[in-house]
Amino acid sequence: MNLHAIEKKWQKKWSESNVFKVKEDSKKKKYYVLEMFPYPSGSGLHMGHAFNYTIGDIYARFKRMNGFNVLYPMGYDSFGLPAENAAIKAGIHPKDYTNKAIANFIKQQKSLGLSYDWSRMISTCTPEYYKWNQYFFLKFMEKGLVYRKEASVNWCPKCKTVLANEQVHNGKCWRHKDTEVEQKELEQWFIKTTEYAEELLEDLEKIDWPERIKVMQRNWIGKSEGVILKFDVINEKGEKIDEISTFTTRADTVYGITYLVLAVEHPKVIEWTKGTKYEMKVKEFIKKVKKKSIIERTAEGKEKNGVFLGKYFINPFTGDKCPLWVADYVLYDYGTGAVMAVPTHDERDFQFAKKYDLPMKVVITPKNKKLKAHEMNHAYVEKGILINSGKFDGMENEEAKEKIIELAEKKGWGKKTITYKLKDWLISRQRYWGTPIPIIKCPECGIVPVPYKDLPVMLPHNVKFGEGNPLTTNKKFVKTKCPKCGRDAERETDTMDTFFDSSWYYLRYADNKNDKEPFDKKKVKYWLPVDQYIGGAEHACMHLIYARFFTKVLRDIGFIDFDEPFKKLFNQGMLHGDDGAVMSKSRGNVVLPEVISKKYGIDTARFFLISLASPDKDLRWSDEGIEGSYRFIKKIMKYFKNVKIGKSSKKIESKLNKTIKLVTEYIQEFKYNLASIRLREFFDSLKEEESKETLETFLKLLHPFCPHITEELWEKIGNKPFISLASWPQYDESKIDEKAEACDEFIENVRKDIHSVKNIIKLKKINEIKIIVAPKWKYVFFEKIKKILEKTRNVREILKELMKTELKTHGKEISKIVPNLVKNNNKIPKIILSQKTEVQALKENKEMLEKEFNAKIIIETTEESKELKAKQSNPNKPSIILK
RNA sequence: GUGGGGGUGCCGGAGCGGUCAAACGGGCAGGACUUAAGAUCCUGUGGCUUAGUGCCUUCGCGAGUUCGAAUCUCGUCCCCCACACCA
Repeated sequence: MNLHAIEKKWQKKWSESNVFKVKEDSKKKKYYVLEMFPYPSGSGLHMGHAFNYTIGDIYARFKRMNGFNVLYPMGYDSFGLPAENAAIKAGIHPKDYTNKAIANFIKQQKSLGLSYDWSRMISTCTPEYYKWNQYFFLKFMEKGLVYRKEASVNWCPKCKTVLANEQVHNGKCWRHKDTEVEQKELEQWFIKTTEYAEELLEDLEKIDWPERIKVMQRNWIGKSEGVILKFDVINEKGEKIDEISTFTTRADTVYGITYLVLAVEHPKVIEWTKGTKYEMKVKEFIKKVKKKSIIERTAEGKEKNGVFLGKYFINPFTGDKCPLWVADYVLYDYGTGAVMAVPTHDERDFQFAKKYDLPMKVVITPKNKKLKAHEMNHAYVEKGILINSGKFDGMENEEAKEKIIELAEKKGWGKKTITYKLKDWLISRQRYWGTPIPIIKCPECGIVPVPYKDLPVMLPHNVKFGEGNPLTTNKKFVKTKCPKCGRDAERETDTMDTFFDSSWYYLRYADNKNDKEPFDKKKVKYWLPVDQYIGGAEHACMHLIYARFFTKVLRDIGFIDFDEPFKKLFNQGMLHGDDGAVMSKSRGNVVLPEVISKKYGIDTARFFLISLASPDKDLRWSDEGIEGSYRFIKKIMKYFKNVKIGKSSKKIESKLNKTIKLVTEYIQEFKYNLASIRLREFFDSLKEEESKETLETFLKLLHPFCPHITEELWEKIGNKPFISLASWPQYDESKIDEKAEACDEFIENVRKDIHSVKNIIKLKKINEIKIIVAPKWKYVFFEKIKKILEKTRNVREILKELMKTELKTHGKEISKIVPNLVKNNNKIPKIILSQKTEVQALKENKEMLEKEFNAKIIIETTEESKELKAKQSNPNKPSIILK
């Protein structure tokens, strides 16, 4: 039977027998393995996807065999722009496009042999799912976490919709790397993710995630502790006309403030200049700045521009009067949108001050040097001692910072504050293929939430694609009655960001068919949280933040009782094509699993993918490389065809137990590549006759990687299906016999030596092989060393110990060997066999060697070193003479 | 610029203080089998040597710690990835 047929056979059997279907079982420990669910793209999946899912499948199978009740589901993130765009292009309705794509995905995934519980499948574009998006939206609203606000928002001209901050990468749309995001003033729906900023940050400590993802999230949340300072704004005559606040983390530099800058978006900029001679210039400046793209405006190191506002403020610490400016380097949506400037101790302020010739005042200086403002080329940002700072002079700046904040708070000039870079989540989208936001706009009552009983708000099928938001083109959808007053009203036509869908899907798997509630709390309590999550790093600051946020909110409104959705996270590497670039349809370097499966079998492909490299690293597909795995699989098939079931040797038992130990550890730690090597090694040592147990264990160890052929062979050696449900082998430490393995290694060395001797003297045919095992005393010597080695591996100590022993009789030899030992200390073997053991091992393997070399073997032992032609210094090797 | 990860033989990639001239795979070379090819199996694959011992040079480059470094420390160069005027 060919490999392809075997795959089909077992995939069918698994499916028919519902092997991977699970339900809650309080007697069994659960384990939840989850891969980030895919967006079902029309182009189907390639080997890169196969690699992802294989990583999870191996883990799920491993845990299942280890007795866990394993939840391993699959679903589809099926709302989203690509479907809508593809639909527009090809003239198909997004729904049809998506459903077709999903059907194709399922077919492909099944043929990879993935052990999903398909009965739990979900698709986010179905009303059965998105109903609960709407439900949660309303719950969030009740909790006060949803609001509508006009704001400057990110707009992608290609997507024709607004985007959340997380979806803007380097000023460009996350879907269109070539499209600059524009800023538009629009009224939009937001979710208060910022309310959970602190917890999102703190709880990173609780979870077992790759450090780099945690770092990325920490940076994204961007906590900084500082103080908000309030300044009196005065006009040219010195009369107080207003106040302005700034945020700073460097309260220690307040005596060095020489001016203050506002962001161009700051409303005070217009307010203060209105009707003054500065108005024109300021307006012109704002216009010019707003024209620029985000990148142009915010890239670090860009030249800074600004305009004087004609107003001043008083620095309460010094009483100084300083000018107010507007500048393009100040971010409106961070802190207060205004910055106190200390040119001598902030590089940006320094550059700005130099350019516009603003005053500078040094307030911190290194201990051994006096800084002078006019001599500086850069701002001084290191630690130092305060000067020119009134009563704080001479204080270390870190200490001064605390004291100054105290003073500011006491005097009412400022307040200790924490700010975050994290912004609220903008969730409304002006596109069709998403969850309708369940809101009705009534001219009388205003914004009215759709009552729970009216959910779901169905996404209408008939809309016109093209200009603007397609939902507005369906009058039947838009026109409705106000649930409060019953008058004519209109529906919200914005849909939700699809990241809303993916923020809770992992909960729905626990109870995917529930139509009364989003999920049964008891079921979720049993299965959740996810024990092992698997996915790429690209979601570090998007999905992985939203999902964590969602979890915390659901906990607070009483749906769940845990804090973090994903206890452990594994980031797999990216699969690259033969050309070295990331495998993708657009690159044209994709390898299709079905093609490989036909030629080599999918087990071969799976084994190849995981043996290439550690799965957390990027790897490169190679058409040649897979041949090696193919050979291995074929060898296994052939071996099982011919193997005699009988008894296994002690040596094999030892190896087997060691292999169990190692492979188990390797899989546990996602070191699949090392597991594959160990399996190969072990397989190579199998003999023509082995015990059933040995063979079974080997198949079990191989099963997570190659599920199909192992099922087949499992059956072939007389077992009932399914190996998928068999229990993982346990190793017996006492059966691991290092000595037996050392013997094996010894024989292997002898074999290699015979080969090299044969090569060197270029003997084609050998009649006789004489193996002379070294003199006895050396073994005595090594026995001693061995004893010492048990105590220490430190060479110096070994030597010390050796001096104490009574090896005087062999003083000469020792004097030769010991320096050698010291020089090549790496040559100290871990296990030293005795002469007797070696001879015994040789005798046992005599027949095998004779057969291989087709020669007679003579084994000799000797007490005399002379006979060995003197030079030999490594007594751990026998001498070999060929005839 | 900041943070994270890397640089290993012809190639992919293990190893992360001693059994390291470096796992495992690929490639290449030689041999066995075969009429031949393929498949399969065996051997070799840094250099010099050579009755197997041994010696030299190698894990980006330079220095150091150690009896001993691919592995630890410092410096340096290069590559990748993320963040990017966050006050």
